[in-house]
Amino acid sequence: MKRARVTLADVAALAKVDRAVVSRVVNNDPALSIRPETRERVLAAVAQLGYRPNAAARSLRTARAHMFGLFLPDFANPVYAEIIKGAEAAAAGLGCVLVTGSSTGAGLGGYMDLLGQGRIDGLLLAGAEGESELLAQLDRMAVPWLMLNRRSPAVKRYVILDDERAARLAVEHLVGLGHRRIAHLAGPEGADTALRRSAGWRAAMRDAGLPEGPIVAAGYTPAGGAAAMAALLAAPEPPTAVFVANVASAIGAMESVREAGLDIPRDVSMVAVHDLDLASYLAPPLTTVRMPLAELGRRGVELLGSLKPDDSVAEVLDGPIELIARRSTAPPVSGGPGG
Amino acid sequence: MKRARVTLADVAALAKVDRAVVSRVVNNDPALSIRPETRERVLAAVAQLGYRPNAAARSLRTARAHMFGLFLPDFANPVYAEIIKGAEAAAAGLGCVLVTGSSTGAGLGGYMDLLGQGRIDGLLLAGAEGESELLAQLDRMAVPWLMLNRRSPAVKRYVILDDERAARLAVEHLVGLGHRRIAHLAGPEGADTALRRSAGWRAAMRDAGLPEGPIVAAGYTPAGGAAAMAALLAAPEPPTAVFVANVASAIGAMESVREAGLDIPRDVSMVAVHDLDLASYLAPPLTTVRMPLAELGRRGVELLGSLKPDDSVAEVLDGPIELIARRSTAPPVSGGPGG
DNA sequence: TCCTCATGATCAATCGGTTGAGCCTGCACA
DNA sequence: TGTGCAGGCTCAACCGATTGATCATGAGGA
Repeated sequence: MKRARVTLADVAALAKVDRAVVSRVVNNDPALSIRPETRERVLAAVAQLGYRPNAAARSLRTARAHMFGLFLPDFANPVYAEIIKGAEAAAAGLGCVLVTGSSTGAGLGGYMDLLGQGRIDGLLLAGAEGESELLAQLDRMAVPWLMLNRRSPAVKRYVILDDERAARLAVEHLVGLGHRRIAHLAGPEGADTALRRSAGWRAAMRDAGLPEGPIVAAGYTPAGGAAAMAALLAAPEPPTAVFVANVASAIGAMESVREAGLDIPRDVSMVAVHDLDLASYLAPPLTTVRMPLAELGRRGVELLGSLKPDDSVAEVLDGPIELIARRSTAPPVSGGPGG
Repeated sequence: MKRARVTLADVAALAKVDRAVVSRVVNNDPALSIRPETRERVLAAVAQLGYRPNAAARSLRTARAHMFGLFLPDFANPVYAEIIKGAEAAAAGLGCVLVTGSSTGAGLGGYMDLLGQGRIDGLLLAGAEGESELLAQLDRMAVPWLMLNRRSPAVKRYVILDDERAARLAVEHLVGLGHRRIAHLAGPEGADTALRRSAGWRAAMRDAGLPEGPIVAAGYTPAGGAAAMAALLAAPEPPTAVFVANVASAIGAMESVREAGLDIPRDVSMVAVHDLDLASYLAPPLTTVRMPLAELGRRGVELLGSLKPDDSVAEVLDGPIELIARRSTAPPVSGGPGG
């Protein structure tokens, strides 16, 4: 399928017009009017030759790459898949492509250098870690960027989900079922999302007039969840329900419950944040809080495309957050677990 | 962090040399020698101004984008996360960036058009579906491409994993444990990987002198796996072991086993292809076959970078394939399930 | 008949690097 | 003293599209 490179000049020659005309037709340039029959001739030539503009030349001239980037720490995490979906759709709506890359591994630093100047119109960063090095890199690039679902004193542009509201929803569900001893398996200490979810749990407990139950840092990993849950179950008066900061640690926590010879939800109810497909395949299917992740990606791209160079943004995404009740939550059996 | 655009000319002016010299220093051009002290001066100027070459200009002139693309159908599938990892590393080794995008959704077609000419040096396609439309698009692009782990009559360049060997390994493990009635939950009918895995199962059964057990198409989804497994268990003489084409359908299959009141591995042993993290968190942890997925991504980029325009490639990746034994497989209880 | 003006098309500079060709300079050799 | 040659730089064309400035044409008005 060898196909010679077709340029503007080829199209212009075939249509017997100047290259400028072709360019204006192709871009629907409103500044200059083109006679309809000329336009037809040009479009016919474009179609006949299969002309497609050279992106590099266009970018060079216009200083716009028509490309946004989204960097994330871990492609294996399905949370990001949702975000990517929304961001891609939004980019396509702006006539741009979204490219994703991982912000870890061989070093985001070198990777960003490769991106060079003029290759990307804006960068979305999701769940970034290794902040100082990362931010230094970003400053060296003349590229606008934005953090997704992460605040930080050093960051002036971010969009976050309402993790606090999500946490309240989870806790209110448990309270509604009759639970009073509701523990919390928190995310990594210091992680922004983790802090917000913990704050929501605390607020909801207070609002319900319940004593703040035990809170244990579990990280965002199965191993962390397993250890934290084991610790909770070993306490003299274990909780009848747990609000877990994410699904990964909930998986570990479920394992600990099983290993203790207890049953979910009979002995312990469990809710976690983010309604991943995975949640419905666990045993038992896990009750979760669904967050507007795709919306987060969409909004991120939208902002990147419209912000002025020095604008700052601090937005809490106002999307639907809902509790997806599955079989991991049920009213407490009086007497609690261990009985 | 406003920072004026720095160009070659700025660096040249500061270092008091021609732009050509700067270019040659920056690119380590071997064709022309530069005096060491001149080189020093240039590098100092580059550092002082924070110069970084404009990617668009360079691409325009050299007709190389230093960028490879990897398109995949589903970011939520952890199989691809591994492939991405390998591909990114290989690209970095070639001084290129890897960008990924999804091949489904709003339409790969429009998306590829956006990529335009000259933005990508080569494309890797993983698990592509919607073949005819896709291939038509690709033909319209003057971009070399390669399929990962998928053969097709219409495709002249691909690298595949040795799925057949993986399947044999799985079956041999079950045979080694003493199983004789080994069923197979196959992938989607017509899918290339599914066919190869089924072929491997068949060959291994034959080699072991066993009658070919029942085979049911289960797709690559939990729902498909659940349905297929339920069907198998309803048979008069159910299998004591199942080789499942992938982890997703194994998850569904496990659920069906549970719902039938049976136990894994006591009543049914189960092995699936691809050693995802997830596998070790299932209940019970799932025995899997680990395939060199990162290697596949790595090799794909490597080939893209080195192939001549009309070369074709049909390569079976020769990487390590190993069985990861977990708790979902055990010797059969004599008498089989249902007893 | 001449001038004005809108319309529709062309000209040519420009974006920022890359690279083959050509130009100095000084040294070696006859 | 003249020639040859190589090392080290500079010149300038070029990649392909965009876009402000300019030009040609014909219609409408005085």
